[in-house]
Amino acid sequence: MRDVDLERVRALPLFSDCSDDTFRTLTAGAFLQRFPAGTTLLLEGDPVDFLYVLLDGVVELEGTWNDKETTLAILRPVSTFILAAVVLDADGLMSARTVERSDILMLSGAAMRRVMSEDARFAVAVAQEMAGCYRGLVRSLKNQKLRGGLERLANYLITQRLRQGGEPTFALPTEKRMLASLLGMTPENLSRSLAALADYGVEVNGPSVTITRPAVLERLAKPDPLIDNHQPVSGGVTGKAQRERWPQGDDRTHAA
Amino acid sequence: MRDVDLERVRALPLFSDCSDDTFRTLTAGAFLQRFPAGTTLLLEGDPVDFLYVLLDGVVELEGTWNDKETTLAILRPVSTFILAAVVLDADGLMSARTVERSDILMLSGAAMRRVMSEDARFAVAVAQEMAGCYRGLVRSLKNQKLRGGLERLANYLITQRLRQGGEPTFALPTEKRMLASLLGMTPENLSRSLAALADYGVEVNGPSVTITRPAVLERLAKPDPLIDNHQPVSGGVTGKAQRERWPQGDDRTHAA
DNA sequence: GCCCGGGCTTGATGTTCGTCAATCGGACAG
DNA sequence: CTGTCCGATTGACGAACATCAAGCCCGGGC
Repeated sequence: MRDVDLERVRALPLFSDCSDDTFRTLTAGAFLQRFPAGTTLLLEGDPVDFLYVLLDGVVELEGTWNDKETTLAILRPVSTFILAAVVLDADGLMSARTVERSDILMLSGAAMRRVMSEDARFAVAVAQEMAGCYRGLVRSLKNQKLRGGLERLANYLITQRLRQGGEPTFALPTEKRMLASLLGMTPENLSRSLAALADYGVEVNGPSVTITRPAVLERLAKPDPLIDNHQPVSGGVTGKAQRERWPQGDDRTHAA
Repeated sequence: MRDVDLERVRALPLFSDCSDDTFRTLTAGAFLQRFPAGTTLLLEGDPVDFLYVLLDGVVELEGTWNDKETTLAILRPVSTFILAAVVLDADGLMSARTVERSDILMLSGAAMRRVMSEDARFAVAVAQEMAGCYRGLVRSLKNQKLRGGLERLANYLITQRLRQGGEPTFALPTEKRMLASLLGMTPENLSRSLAALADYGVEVNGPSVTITRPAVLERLAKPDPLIDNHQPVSGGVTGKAQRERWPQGDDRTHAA
C-alpha cells in the first residue's frame, strides 16, 4: 500500500485524531483493492467484516425489497461506508456497488472495534462520524416524506450547483436512472420533471444543467438548511461529521 | 433526583459501561423535569444543549417543511434522544414534543462531549448507540422509499403485535393521526387502509387491533429483517444499539 | 340532560406518480 | 458505414394518494 494513500486516509476526520499506534494497528491488516465498475462489494444482509474507504471512483449504496431497488446514497472520494454495521458487528442493511472503477481500502472491522475501546480519541471520532451520517439520513427522510418529486429535484439541482462551485452550469454526477432512484422517482418521471423545470429557468442538455434564474427556482424549491446541506465539497472537508458542523465550524467546542 | 431514576439511567446501554467517575460527572449537572402533554421540548433549528432521556411518558420527534409536518419517531421509556446533535454540538434537525405527561432527564451536552474523550468505554457506547439509531433510520428510509402505504401499514401492525408480546389482539400505541404521519400518509388514507386490511384478517375497533390470519397478512406485508425490526421490547433491551444487534446477541463480539 | 369539539370515518374529486409501450439518439462493434 | 444496444424521452393510461367536504362517534363541560 502506497504512502500517498495512507496519508489520505490519515487525513480523514475519522483517523486524523487517533494515536499513531491506533493508526498502525488499523492499517497493518488493511488492504487496498481496485474494483472494476459494477462490482458488488457487499450484499445487504451479509455480515460486514470490513470498514470500506473509497479512495477513488464512485460507489452506490442501495436497498432492496420485493424485487424493487432504491439508491440510498452515491459516494465519492474520500468517504467511508458501512461504519454502523462495523461498530455493531451486524449485518449490512444495504448493498454497496461500484459505479466506476474504484480504489477501495478495506480495514478489519474486528480491529476497528478492538482499537475503539483503547483509544478514546478514536472512539470519539467514530461517534462523530456516525452522528454526521445519522444527520444525513434524517435530512434524507425529511426530504422524502415532506417534499414532492419536483421539489426534491429542484433542491437537488440547487445543492449540486453549490457543491460544484456555484457556477450556473454544472454536470449531473451520475446516470439519470440512478439519480431518479436516489430522488425516489422513476426515470420516466425524472425526465418529465426536468422538462417541467424549464419553466423555472433550468436548461438541460444531456448531463449538463444550467440554472438561468436561480431566484425563480428557489421560490419553487424552498431550500431549508434543516434538510439541504449546501456546504461546498471543496477544500478537503471529507467527513460526514464535518459537513454537518458547517457553517458553525469547530470553534463551537467550548467547554462551558 | 431519586436514586430509582438514577439506576434506570445507569442501566441504559449508553451508560452501563462507563466508569463511576464518568457517570457522576454526567449526572451531577443533570436535572429531572416533568412536562405536561403537548410541550415542545426542542424546536428544530435550535441549538441543542442537553441530551434528553425519556424516563416516563411518550415523546414525538417531528420534522417540518413548508408548513407541513411529519412524525419521524415516537419514543417510549427508556430512550435517549437528539444524541447526534449533542455529539456534534450542532442544531437539532427535528423538534421534540411530549405526547403525554413525561418525566425527562436532561444531561449537559457539553459534559457529554468532555467526558467522551476521557472515558473510552463511554465513547464506544455513544458510538454504538449512534450506530443503532443510524440503522433505525436506514430501515425507515427503505420502508418509505420501497413500500406503498398499505404495505407500510401491514408491516407496522405485524411489528407492533410482536413487540407487544405476540398476542393476536393489541392496541395501537398512539392516536391514529400521529400513526398516519409516522407511516407517511394522511389520516384519511390510514382510515381507508385499515378498512382495506379487513380482507387480510385485520379487525379494528378503535385503538384495538386483532390479526385473525397472520399468514395472510404476512403474504401482503412481506416483512423483511433488513427493514423491520421485530425484536420484542420486553426484558430491558432499551438501547437502539442493542435492538440492532438482535438476534445475534453480544456473543458475536469475537476478537478474531 | 344538552351542547360542543375533536378525532375518526366515508365519499367524491383532482393531483401525483408509476407502468406500459413506442420512439429517439448516441456509443460501440462488426 | 451500418446494425445493435442501452439509456433517455414522450405519450397514454391506470393506480396510489392527497384534498375537500360532509357526517359520525364519543367524551368533557355546562
